[in-house]
Amino acid sequence: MSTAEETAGGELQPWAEVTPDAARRLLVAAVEAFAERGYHATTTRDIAGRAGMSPAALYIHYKTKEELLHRISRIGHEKALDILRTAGAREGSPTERLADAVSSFVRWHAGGRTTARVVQYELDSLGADARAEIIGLRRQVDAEVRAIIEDGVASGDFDVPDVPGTTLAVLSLCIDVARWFNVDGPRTPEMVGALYADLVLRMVGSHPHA
Amino acid sequence: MSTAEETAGGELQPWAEVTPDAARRLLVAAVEAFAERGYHATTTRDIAGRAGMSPAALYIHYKTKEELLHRISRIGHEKALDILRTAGAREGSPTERLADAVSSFVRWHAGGRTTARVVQYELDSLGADARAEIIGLRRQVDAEVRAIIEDGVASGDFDVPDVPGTTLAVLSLCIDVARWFNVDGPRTPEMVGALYADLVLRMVGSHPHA
DNA sequence: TCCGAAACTGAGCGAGCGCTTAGCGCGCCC
DNA sequence: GGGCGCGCTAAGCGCTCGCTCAGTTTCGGA
Repeated sequence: MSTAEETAGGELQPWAEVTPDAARRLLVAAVEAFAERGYHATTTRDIAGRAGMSPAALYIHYKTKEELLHRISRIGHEKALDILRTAGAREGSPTERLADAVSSFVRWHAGGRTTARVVQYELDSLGADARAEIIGLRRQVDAEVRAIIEDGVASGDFDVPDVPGTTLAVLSLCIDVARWFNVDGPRTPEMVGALYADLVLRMVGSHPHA
Repeated sequence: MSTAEETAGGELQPWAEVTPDAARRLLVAAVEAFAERGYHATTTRDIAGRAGMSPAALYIHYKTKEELLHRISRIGHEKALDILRTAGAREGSPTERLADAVSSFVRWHAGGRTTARVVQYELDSLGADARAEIIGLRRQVDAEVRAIIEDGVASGDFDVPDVPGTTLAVLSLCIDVARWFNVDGPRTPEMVGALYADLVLRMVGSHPHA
């Protein structure tokens, strides 16, 4: 866990690694703007304005607007991958590990909906090279979840006819939380995480023999 | 079912209701462009060019670029709602009706991925009035799925602790197909529909007493 | 045969875009 | 305390955007 600061919106700030301060403020402003309006509908003037700077200041810290998106996307994917790796590597049965992975992955998508939206839905706005790099990270995300499901099938805890398809569905379900989750809605990230962990265990036919 | 024509991309054409011919060609071109690049990154020159017309021709048939998106979104949502209503109203057990609803809804999202992408992911690009109208249609979509699940719970066929949450998750799972489905990938829309129907029946704990 | 409405084009307007450049102010080190 | 460089701003360049409009083509009906 990083040192948890909060924005006015109440979201966690995993951007402590971005320095100097002005570069981080610009990046946080860009995350908010991209999440609200989308990458293409966001102007560099808007980003700079949110960060309390002039439009030209952006180009001291970032070569282009796309570089901002690339940085956000890479850091976000690394964080998501880190969450899944932590859950996948812990002690416990496949059932416990899968429930942990899903609930923490969902909590990240719901609680950090602003970031998650940009990370999950603006992939196509990246150029070819940057997109290829991010797709590599996504493959690692997929592999992490598939490994847990395969463990469960091997141990007999899970009943899954189509492992790749079910892996895809589980990830898809979690990722789409970023699209519909509403901070002002009736559900907390923790509630959604618990609900989704239960639903996913049903999907894999979990019946732990303990 | 509409009279099924196909584009070069192999997708069904549910746009027969759009007349005259030039207006339909522009709308189909807009669907393709919006799906590829997103609404904000698509130019009116690109849409007109794909339809084989000059940029000015667009404004004879549509007042603004946004009106194009609005028309696409409304027609698409009505089609999606129609699919779910048909499945929900048919004869059969809740299990059969839910499986039918999910598999046909998923087939629509996978087979008509181009349209579904625009319909599901460009809602925020609409103005306030148009968005409110579309949100109304989405509520009807949600109600349709929830009704089937509630039937299953009432009859004892399903075991669902959180009906609204599970409804949300089922719809979310289906909708996200439009994001990841790849026409050149290993799965046909029919395969995904069958896989997802099975996964959803597991999610609701289906155990039909027949 | 001619007319008028409808469909469409070529040219271009005002606005806003991403990004650049010249120069200013201020903290830091000698 | 003086100079230097980093971080920043004001101004604006070249371009493309959504959209408009005057004019051309097309074609059914009188």
